This record gives sequence, C-alpha cells and structure tokens, in this order.
Amino acid sequence: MAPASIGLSPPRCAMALSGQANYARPVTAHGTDRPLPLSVDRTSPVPLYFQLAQQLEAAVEQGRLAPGALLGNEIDLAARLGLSRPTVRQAIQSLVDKGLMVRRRGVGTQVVHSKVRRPLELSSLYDDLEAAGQRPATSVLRNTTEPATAEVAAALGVAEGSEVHLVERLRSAHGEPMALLRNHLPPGLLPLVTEELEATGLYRLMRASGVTLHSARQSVGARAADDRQARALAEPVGAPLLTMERTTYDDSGRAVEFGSHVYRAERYAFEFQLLVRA
Amino acid sequence: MAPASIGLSPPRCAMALSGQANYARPVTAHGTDRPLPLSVDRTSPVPLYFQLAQQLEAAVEQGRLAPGALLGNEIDLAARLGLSRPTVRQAIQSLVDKGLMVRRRGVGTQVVHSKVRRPLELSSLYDDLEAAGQRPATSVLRNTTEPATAEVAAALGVAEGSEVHLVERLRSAHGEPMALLRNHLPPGLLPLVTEELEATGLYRLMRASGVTLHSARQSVGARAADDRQARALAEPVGAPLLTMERTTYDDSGRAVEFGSHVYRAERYAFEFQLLVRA
DNA sequence: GTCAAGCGTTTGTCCTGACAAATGGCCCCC
DNA sequence: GGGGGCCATTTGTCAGGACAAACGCTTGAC
Repeated sequence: MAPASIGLSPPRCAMALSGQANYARPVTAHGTDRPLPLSVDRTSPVPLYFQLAQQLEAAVEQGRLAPGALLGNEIDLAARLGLSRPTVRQAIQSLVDKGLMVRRRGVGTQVVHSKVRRPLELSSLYDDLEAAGQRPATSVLRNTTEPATAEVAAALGVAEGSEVHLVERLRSAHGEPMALLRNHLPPGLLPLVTEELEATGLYRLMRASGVTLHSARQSVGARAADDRQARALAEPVGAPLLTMERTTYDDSGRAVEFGSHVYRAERYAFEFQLLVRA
Repeated sequence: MAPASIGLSPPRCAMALSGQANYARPVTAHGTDRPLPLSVDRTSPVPLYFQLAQQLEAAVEQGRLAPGALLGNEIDLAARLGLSRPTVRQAIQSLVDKGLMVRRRGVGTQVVHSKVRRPLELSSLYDDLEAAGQRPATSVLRNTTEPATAEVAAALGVAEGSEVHLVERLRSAHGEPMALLRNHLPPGLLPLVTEELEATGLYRLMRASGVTLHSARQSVGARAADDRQARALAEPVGAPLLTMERTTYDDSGRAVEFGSHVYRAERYAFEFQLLVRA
C-alpha cells in the first residue's frame, strides 16, 4: 500500500550456526588504492555475475577491499570488465544481500565496516561443528518407529498415532557429551541406518537421499534437566539446558523432520547474525 | 571456484522474532483457476516491481494463490501487466528470497506449500511483543554511565575503562516479569531518557535518533539464575534462564549497542525461520 | 559567516531483445 | 508394453540503453 511504510524493519538473518565458534579476526589490512584485479572467464560455465561476486567477496575477506572503501561506480566497473551494468549490479546485489556491502544513491557502494564479517560460511545445522574442528561423535540411542504423539503428528502433518521414525542420538565432542537429539521423521522418507547416523549428520543423509531442504522453523528456549537428560549429558538434575525444537520442510512444503534437542548450556550456544533488510 | 560446490547449503533466516507467538493459521482456501486480478499503477511513486510483489504476497497470504499453484510464465505475466520481464522477475525474485515461492527451470514458479508461511512481518527485536498483544511494560532499574569492562569495551570498540552508558531494564507482560535487559551503549550516541525508555523500546529510540541499524551478532544460550536475577524475575535461584548477548552495528560498522539479556525460560522462547539459500 | 540553490555523480528503476540450460511430456522405435 | 530420444516450455543469464531520484559538494546570495 503505502510506499515506504517500513515502520520497523524486519531483520533478516544471514545464517544460523553452530556452537562456540568465536573467530575474532583482526584484518587490519587497509585499502590500497590500486584498482582491484578483477576479471571474468567467459568460457566458464559459472555465471559471470557469480564470478564477479566471488572475487569481490574474496577481496573483502582478504582485506584487499578495506571496510568503508568505495567500490567505484557500476558503469566504470562494467566497462572495465567488459560486462553490462545489470550483470555488475547483480553481482553487487548478492553481496548487499549477504550484508557485506551497503549501497547509497549518489555516493556509491561501500564495503560494510567489517566487524560484521560473517562468522563462517556455515552451513548445515550442527553436524558441522566438525568444521569448527570439534571432531563430533554420535552414538545412536534409539532408531525405531513408534506411533506419533499429537505434537509430532501436528508437526509432521501425519495422523496422530500413525507410525513415524524416531531417532535418538547423543552427540559428543572431545569425548564429552554435548547434546541429546531426538528426531521424528515421516515414514518412508529415507532409510535410516544406524551406522550411517553415527558417521555423519542427519541433514547430509537427507540431502544424499534427494531430499531438498527448503526452510525450517525453530524455537529456542531453556529448561532444567530431567532425570534422563541429566544422566545422558552427565549433568546434575535441574541443570540449565538449552532446548531447540525444529520442523524442517522441503521444497514442496512437506515436513521432513521434527527435532527436539537439548544442549548442555556450558558447552553450547547458538550464534547467528541478523541483517536488517532494506 | 567450482561452479556449484555448495557442499552444505548455508541457511538464511528470514527473521527472528519474539516470544511465544504461535499462529497456526489454517488457510485451506484452495486455488481458483480464474487469473489473479493484478494491476500496477504507473503514476504511483512505488516501484512497479514492488507493487507486483506486494500483490502477489497478499494473494498468497489470503489463499487466493494456493500453495503449490503455478504462477504462470513470466513472459505472459509481463505481457498481461504491460511490464517487461526483468521487472516481473524482480518482483518474483523478492518473494523467492522471502521463501514464499520456488522457481524451477522448465517448470515454472510455484507458491511454496504453505505451513512455512512466515510467522509475522516481525520487526524489531522484542519491544514488539506489543504486536503480539502482550502489552509490554518496562521499568528502568539503572540508567547511568560507568567504565567499560574488558568485555563491553571489546564489543563496543572503545577503550577499556572509558565511560559508556548502561541501561538496565526489567520488562514485563501482563504484570509478570519476563526479562532482565542490560544494555551498554557508546557515549554520546543518543540521549537516554528514563521516561522514554519506559515508554518504548530501545531500538525505536535509536532509529528515531537517526541511527541506521544494519546488522547484529547474537549468541543465545542458557544459564542458571543467580541471586540478583532470581529476585528480579521472581524465579528461584538456580532456575534455568534463557540468555542472549547481542552486539548491534550501524551502517558504518560502528557498534551501537551491546546487550546482555536473560529471559524466564517458562515465559519466553526465540522463534525464527531459516531459509536454505540456493 | 551562514544558509540555500544548483549541479555533477551515482545508484534505482525500467525497457527491449536474445540465447542457453533444464525440465517434463510426447512420440517413435524396438 | 517399455524405453529412449526429440521438442516445447520455462526459467537463467546477459547485453545495452534510458530516465528518475537521491546525495554531496560547490557556488552564490544575503
């Protein structure tokens, strides 16, 4: 309706990531004034805008493009690279969407003043604390089917009482238990082999089975450890735990997973970054 | 480097929102086959692509575009509206970015199969549980300056020991305490009037003072309530609390706020939605 | 000295046109 | 009847041009 109503601007978060990765990178390399070496390969199957975006992103990452530095106007940039302006704009826009750059009409495009640099190109939800060098270990506690409770049925969109898969895992890092993971999956979605579940993450298995993950709803809270949780996680009963419930959907809108997880508060925290969208 | 490396796809979250809003909307209105009434107003200052995007979004919202429904090809749509294809694409792309639609080459664009529909056009971080009908109340416990501790100094990018603002607030809803909010701000950013702080949220005040919020880093965890927290929140000592630490940056990369908050686990949870970006 | 108007610069929006690549269904052949 | 190849459809990518709107600086007036 109204042109620029925007009362409060809805934040858009660039990524949610795993536990306790705290990379305070200094990056004091300031901007040189020589024009950034940029080039595109027209024989490559990689889209031109994507090539450019990657190069710019790498330049920001390595400090060759200093925070606050102007990018130079799009027309010249396009001419220099032998590209059209829309292509250059598409490249820059993707970086703006990632929160790496800010555009200002009449001023130019500048690199966002660092510090915000995204924590990592983090990806899957937590089976990739592996990427943080945590060497995760998983032990499968249960891997069966059971009748869906009302809560699970509602989340997965199946009939209450119908059989669904249940996987319960204990995830450890450095030999210490970190989280207790309960997942319910609709029947017949993919074969759940205990050995595979102990070797890798659930999301990777799902993707490998051709499931196209699309979105997820999460709810993060806290609770006191009950008896069973305390035993599994080697915490005293009543210890504060971080809880996460998540329903994941695929492309077609099917719910493909309902997870109900608890983490040891001492050893885990969710870190993520929000962008305020224009 | 590689064209479509994408190992694991980094999720991108559409928004983070407030507490305990659970709107399970049925929306069983299925797709009619009559062509959606769409039109654009070329005399309006609102960009054409934005007009179109809004209309499509409204149609999805109201169920006039059923989940899974094909949108019809872009060429025809453009012709029907008297627009060019790039403009139509820009409109659709913005909805794809929001997670409302999925494009498939050779197939078309379809509305994502509901259920995922975003929880609300949520916005500010939590002073808008007001929007959830919670009628929040804030009481300011402290509003002073104090020397920055090492942690605060690092977060705000000021010298350790230099004076920074400190605001401590207790936020309640329905007369019950919900959260204890501690915020540190760099000196001179904006005047912090106790009366204003009790009447509205910190973010709104900052925006009203011309601060352009850009991004934030958050860390969410859990802990047991200490003495002081327990008293303020009317919980027993040792009760599980949900904790959140956040550093917020403006356009220029300046840190404009460092918050350290605790929430009653019984009364509060973070809900948000992640999108897996292509 | 201060404030306002003007101007160049840069991004925002929009158009037309074209070819490439992926998908899915149809048809033909075996 | 089943399988493979062809083809129409649809989105993905890219070019080149045009005008509008916003910003910042400079110039000019008071």
